[in-house]
Amino acid sequence: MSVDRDQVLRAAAALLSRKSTATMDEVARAAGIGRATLHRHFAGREALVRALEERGIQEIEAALDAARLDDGTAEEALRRLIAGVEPAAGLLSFLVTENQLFEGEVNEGWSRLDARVSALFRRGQERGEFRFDLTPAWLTEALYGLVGSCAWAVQDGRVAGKDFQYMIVELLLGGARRSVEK
Amino acid sequence: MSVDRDQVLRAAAALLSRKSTATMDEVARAAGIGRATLHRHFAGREALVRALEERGIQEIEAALDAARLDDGTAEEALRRLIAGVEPAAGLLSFLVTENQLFEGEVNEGWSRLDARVSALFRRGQERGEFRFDLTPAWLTEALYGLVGSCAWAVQDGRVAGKDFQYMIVELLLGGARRSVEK
Amino acid sequence: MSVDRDQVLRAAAALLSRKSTATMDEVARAAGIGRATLHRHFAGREALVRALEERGIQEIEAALDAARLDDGTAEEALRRLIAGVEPAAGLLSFLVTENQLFEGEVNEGWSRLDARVSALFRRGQERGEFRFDLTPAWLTEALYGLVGSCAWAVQDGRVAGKDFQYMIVELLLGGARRSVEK
Amino acid sequence: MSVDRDQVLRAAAALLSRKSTATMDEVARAAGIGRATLHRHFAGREALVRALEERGIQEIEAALDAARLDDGTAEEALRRLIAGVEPAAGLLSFLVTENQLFEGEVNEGWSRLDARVSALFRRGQERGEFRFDLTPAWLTEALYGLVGSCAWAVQDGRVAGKDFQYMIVELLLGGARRSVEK
DNA sequence: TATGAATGAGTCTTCATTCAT
DNA sequence: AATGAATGAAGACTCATTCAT
Repeated sequence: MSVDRDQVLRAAAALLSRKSTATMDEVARAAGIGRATLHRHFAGREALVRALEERGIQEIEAALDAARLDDGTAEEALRRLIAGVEPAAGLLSFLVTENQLFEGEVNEGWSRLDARVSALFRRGQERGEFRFDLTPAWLTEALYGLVGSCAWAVQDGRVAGKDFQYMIVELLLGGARRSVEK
Repeated sequence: MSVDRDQVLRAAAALLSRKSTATMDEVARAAGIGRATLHRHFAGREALVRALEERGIQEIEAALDAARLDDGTAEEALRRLIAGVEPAAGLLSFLVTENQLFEGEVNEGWSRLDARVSALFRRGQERGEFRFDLTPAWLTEALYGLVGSCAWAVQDGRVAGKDFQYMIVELLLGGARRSVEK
Repeated sequence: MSVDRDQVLRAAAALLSRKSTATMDEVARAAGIGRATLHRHFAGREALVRALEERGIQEIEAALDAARLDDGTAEEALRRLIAGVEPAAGLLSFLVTENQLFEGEVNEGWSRLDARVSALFRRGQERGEFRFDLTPAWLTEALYGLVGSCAWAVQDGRVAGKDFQYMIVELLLGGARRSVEK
Repeated sequence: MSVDRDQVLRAAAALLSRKSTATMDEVARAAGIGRATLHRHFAGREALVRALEERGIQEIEAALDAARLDDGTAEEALRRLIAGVEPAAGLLSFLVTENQLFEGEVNEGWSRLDARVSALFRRGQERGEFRFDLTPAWLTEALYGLVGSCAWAVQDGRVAGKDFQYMIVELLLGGARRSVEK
């Protein structure tokens, strides 16, 4: 019976998002296959992580596509983006941490993502929606940080999961400072 | 020549903040001492991390004290807080990630920190400075996420270090959405 | 090629009986397998010793069964017992020494063995074969001591191996004092 | 304040008799001195054990002297011997086990002891007190085995300490087989 | 002389990876 | 193609021993 590579990746993503130190054995067991089979599909641990990265990036890119970042106001686009990214929050958090460890060069996919998200913020600036002093690059990093950190907080039950999107969107859009018009 | 425990902790913090997977050997070498000596000072890897945690918490608490969170507006206090926390940003990031791994109970020091930071946001709400829909607990987590993520981004040279404080403060205070009065 | 757990135990028993301080590496090499494989079969050094204990106890119990301790005179039974126990003398010696080190609770198998050997001595007393002033418990300990000590002496070539059984049996049965009727 | 070498040896003997795996640190602490001081007095662990051996042998030789092995019947001499050896039983047991580990040549003192004890048994044979088929060398080994094993059994509370001498003497002299004249 | 501090050598143990079926 | 078994490389940890005061 042929093992579904995608199914394995899903299981690995689910496990590693929760426990980033899980061993290859644990991943294999979680995927319902043997250790050696896992290695047949992914040349090694790093290869597995790279595959997860690839997959994660694709997933996020799909979310970017679905969010139609160029449509309507930047605010609306940002709301759609965060809503679409939420399901991948745990994986994203894992990958960002993991990337921090890799000494080698970084998957170029990230640059592509960064560019698109940055472009959204830039569009917002150009439209007069967003401030100019907070650079798009900064905001992009901030978005990653917020998504990752909050994913963990939700996982550990320190904050309610249902507020995940709302919180991040509102913080990014409106900040903690009460704006005058509200 | 007697090894200064604090000096070892400083070296360990510096190294682990940069490379969280550093070996005990590497930590020892970074501290300029032998492997065994490191073990004489800290019973094991976990003990070392716990000590770093203790130290990190104390450092941050000192920053909280120095920031006089109860003085003046909440905004001013938040600015002072973030300025004071900056030097510990890398360590904080490491510890948060590490904490994610610990299955056992969490150092109660974190609760104390959380409580004080949350109190600041709450004070801001009560003073009418901050919105009510973003809960203090959420904002505290967000603060951690922003500090940690941006520390990494600065470390990797993706964003300029000099903007660290400004960025976080402004995002938290004003958000990306341009407020009307600006 | 699948490693036979029992074969590993045999090799370990042979080695440790001779050199109780043998390394896990040495045990592995003696068994013709790699370090890690040894750990796959036995969770750790203590686990290995425990397994040897289990095996040793079983072996000795089998010897007790084969000796039919309840048949014939106690003397005959004791002769059969010692003959049957001889092959395990080295292992027994190792285990007794090792047990001396364990702080934790002792394998209950030993109590079972003690009980059966003691019962033999008691039966001898009841039959009028053995003196009453030497308690069965003492005699059991003495038996262990004699078997272990003599196993070492034989191993080191201080005494001739062929006399092993004879010596112990005669000492236990007749003692050093010449009895009148001889 | 000058450290009393003999006092250190006494403490080491007491500790190691009880826990043969005690570390040099533990020995030092038990002797009330620092680690380094212990090394100043004994070049290394082996040297310490050798010194204990020396001391133990001397102690036992003194017991042999005090027992006046050549006086009276061999039986009387044996009784005196065992009574005199009892205090050193634990140490003797430790040393015998330790000797089993040493690969190098054995302290010649043991040969001297063996010779004297063997001589006693031989004298008993020549006097017609002891059987001829149990060789003096065997009996000497047996004596060690009994003393050591029973010392442990007493230490662990498996047998009553007060019967120690009586048991060994009676077993060696009379054996478990009821002699006719009793 | 006595000592706490420092350390290298050695052991156990884990884990990613390869091999034989 | 899939797998359990086997394994070497690598890391944590201990302990006898040396060093500086």
